Amino acid sequence: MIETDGRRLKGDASRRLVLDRAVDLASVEGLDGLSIGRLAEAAHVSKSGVATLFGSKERLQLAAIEAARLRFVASVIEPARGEPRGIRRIVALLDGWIAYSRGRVFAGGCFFAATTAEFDSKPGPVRDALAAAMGEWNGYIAASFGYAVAQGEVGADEDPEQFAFEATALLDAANTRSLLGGSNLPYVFARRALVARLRAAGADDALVARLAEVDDLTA
Amino acid sequence: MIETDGRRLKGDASRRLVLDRAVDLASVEGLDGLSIGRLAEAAHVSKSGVATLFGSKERLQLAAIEAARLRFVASVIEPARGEPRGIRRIVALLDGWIAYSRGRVFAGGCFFAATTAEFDSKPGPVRDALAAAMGEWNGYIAASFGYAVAQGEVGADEDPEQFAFEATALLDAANTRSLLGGSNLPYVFARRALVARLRAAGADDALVARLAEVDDLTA
DNA sequence: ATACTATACGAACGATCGTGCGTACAATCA
DNA sequence: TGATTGTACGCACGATCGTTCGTATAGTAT
Repeated sequence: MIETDGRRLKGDASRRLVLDRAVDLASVEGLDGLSIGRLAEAAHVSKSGVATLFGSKERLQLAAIEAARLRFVASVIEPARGEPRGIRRIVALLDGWIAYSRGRVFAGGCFFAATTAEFDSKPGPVRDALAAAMGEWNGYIAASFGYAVAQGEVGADEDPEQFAFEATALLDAANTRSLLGGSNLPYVFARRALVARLRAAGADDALVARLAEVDDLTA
Repeated sequence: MIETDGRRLKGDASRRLVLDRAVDLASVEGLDGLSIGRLAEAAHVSKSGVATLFGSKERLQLAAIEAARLRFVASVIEPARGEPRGIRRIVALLDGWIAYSRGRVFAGGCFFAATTAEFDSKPGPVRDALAAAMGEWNGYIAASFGYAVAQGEVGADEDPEQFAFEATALLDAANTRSLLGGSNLPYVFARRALVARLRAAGADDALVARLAEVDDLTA
């Protein structure tokens, strides 16, 4: 099911280009604050061109969420796939997420932290799409932790959903506090808490070593 | 320094009335999404009346932050003052915060969770005011935990700033996840994590009993 | 060759935004 | 009493919002 129509190929290329700017803009201004006019200016296309490519603002917002999801997967999920299932992959995911937030893969920090807080009280397709994306991420953490339980790398009484909640809570908090205060110290707090949490679960010290390496605060 | 000028008293009363609507609106729509026109309509005053009372939108936003701060203090901080410093007050604060978020003291969930995520990448007076308010809350948790350390209620090697980061991270996550998914389960996750964290710090089981009472999921 | 479709634009639409001006009224002050 | 101040309103301004229409162009399909 690959596209061969030259018109659609051109349109897809334009959409990708526009969305690349849109996700960065939305991570700062929000999905509502993202206006078609300013997006068009930033992407060097006409305002009506953006309207043609996406049809409506809501469709643009949904497309931006999908584009952000792809960027997130490429930045955090894919690299962690190199690690074997279980604790090792968990550590890679958590470490990768901190790098993703610290490195401002999106201009305004984590795209999903910014937009879920914006839409969590606004029912509709946009909120549903964000909830689905967050559920995917949370579920991936829980499933990975589930492997660690099954492989005996952590205590058998550990609840993967409980762990996923705690881990993502710490990561999200590090993201927001760092942005708000212009400091990298929150990432250190998050690392310490995650290391302690994994060790309390019974994880091997050597396996959480990557997380234990504290960030460089001067960078 | 109390006000006796009848004109200013009337103005203050009007401001309080408008701000009461403003903080609820902003907790849903955000401080930027909060428009003067719709706020005026919701508060049953004229648009230019709101403009007269606050001067500019930014001044309105700053006033809304202060009004939200007062509502938060009355809802979470003041009730906890009844408990003695240390673990007991910590438990009261955490329990009170969960009730504050669950009870939707602000229409759109925690006002500060919504607005800090909105402004964490937008430098200016509004972000500064939000950062100050969040710093106050975080600092109050840290200070309370510091008393617990000094009183020997938890391990002497515990870092109050580290604990405050973790506790607020769990609370904020419960707030956002509950709003996003329309479920109370996140509050249960947060309670479990907070109980485990306090016990790991060496807190007495009986003192964290209030937090250990799991929320009613059907409510 | 003809009809159709998808991109891309300029132009304009009605709606809403934040803000300023003029005015009216009541409270305070000289 | 007269001047000033703070609240409150109607009104209108310029700007920007999302959207629509008409048109031009290029690729596809019959």
